[in-house]
Amino acid sequence: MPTISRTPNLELIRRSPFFAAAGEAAMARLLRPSFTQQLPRTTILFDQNELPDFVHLLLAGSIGLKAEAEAGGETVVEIFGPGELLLVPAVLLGLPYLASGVALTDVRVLMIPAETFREGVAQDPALARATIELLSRHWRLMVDQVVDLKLRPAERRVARFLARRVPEEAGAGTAELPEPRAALAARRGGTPATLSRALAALEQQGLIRLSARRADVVDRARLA
Amino acid sequence: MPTISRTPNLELIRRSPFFAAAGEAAMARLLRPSFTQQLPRTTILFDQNELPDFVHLLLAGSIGLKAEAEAGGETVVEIFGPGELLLVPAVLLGLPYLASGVALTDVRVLMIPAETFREGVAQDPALARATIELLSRHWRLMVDQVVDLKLRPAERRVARFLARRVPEEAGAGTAELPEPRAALAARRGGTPATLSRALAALEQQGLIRLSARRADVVDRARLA
DNA sequence: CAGCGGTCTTGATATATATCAAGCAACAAT
DNA sequence: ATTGTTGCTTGATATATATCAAGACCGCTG
Repeated sequence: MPTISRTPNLELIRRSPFFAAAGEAAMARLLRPSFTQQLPRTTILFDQNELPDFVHLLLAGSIGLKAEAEAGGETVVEIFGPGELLLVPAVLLGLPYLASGVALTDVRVLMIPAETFREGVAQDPALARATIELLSRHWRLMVDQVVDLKLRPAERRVARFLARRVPEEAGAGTAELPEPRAALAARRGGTPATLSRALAALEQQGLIRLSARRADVVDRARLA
Repeated sequence: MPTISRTPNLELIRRSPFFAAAGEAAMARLLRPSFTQQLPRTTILFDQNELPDFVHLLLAGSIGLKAEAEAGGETVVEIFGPGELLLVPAVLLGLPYLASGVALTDVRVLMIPAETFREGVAQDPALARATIELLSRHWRLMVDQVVDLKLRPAERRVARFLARRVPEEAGAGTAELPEPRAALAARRGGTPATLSRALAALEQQGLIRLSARRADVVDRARLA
């Protein structure tokens, strides 16, 4: 069922933030033992509490980090889009994953063996530098989320999310929303019901126009 | 008023997670242009939205990352204790701080010039490796916090916090609480009122014994 | 195209925690 | 030791959002 290919999508990989920073030689080093997979939505790429075998470079689609707590609840800690590498901290610290990686859409991923990645980072300064940049960026995204959760009401959180999802730097644009509403809501610290209400409120205010899997944004700056 | 000393506390520094990982030579490299400061509680070490001049190694006391949102609220994103290095992501990415660093108690910090740190990390593999470990660890702490905020009720959050604050691995122990209650509460995503209530509830259940600046924990495992 | 199953939306109600206010406790200054 | 200030605690009330339930919508399959 999953499609396995040894012909990686070179341009996509080259343009990912990680490999753009690491450079061609470092990229070639990691690609040699790696392979690409096409996986359907809901696939679990890695399990919370398990030890990592691979680092995954997301080439297309969305992956959610789903975490469970001991009392049985489940949430989405982060949603990664194309070009993102995950989950570097668990691989490099040799610790279990803190969350499962779940495909929120059909996804294409490059699977880099964990040991290859660890050796590469330890031996190649370009890979070390790219890893430091990636980890720094990801930490700052988490900080931003914590501030969001603690200080902003649900509607403001949703508005900011849409602003960031619009590819255009300014003015009107379109935020594609291919992920399940439940995942989008959980990432924002809420429920699907609250997400629906927030989206409806923003539409009522004339800031967006909603359809099933997208939101047309009238002016990005007014949502930020 | 602040005490500046060029005689660093070598053993404290050596035993910090970062320098324990980086080793003696790397440590010597960073220490050469650095200096130590003793600062009173409420001192602002660095400002949200400013660019970094230093990396701070906390030698004693607590520092809170305080963030403000545009609508005027303020919260505490993280509290760092002795041995922690901050704020590496802003320094290495050359970006403004996402939060201010505020002394929650009197603190002693080692100030490492940002440029020295950047050069060190770029040129010394031991420093790069230590940085990667630190960033990975800090990211996982943020993930843990997001899960806490999203899945656990306030009392559970406080209980887990106390369990982690107890230095003893198991059994009875004491959690010192020198920081202002408002900061402790904000880090946990709540208000001082809710923190008080949670602490009182845990005491009522016989899990802790409270005094002004400490909580005696009966059995750490029952709080975790 | 029709039917089915899963997801999403919406109205009503419940709830965990914030807010408000006042008193108490701790700390600093004299 | 006393006084004043700041921080903390506690009771009452308010509120943002969760929960529950039912209908609408969307996507997939035959």
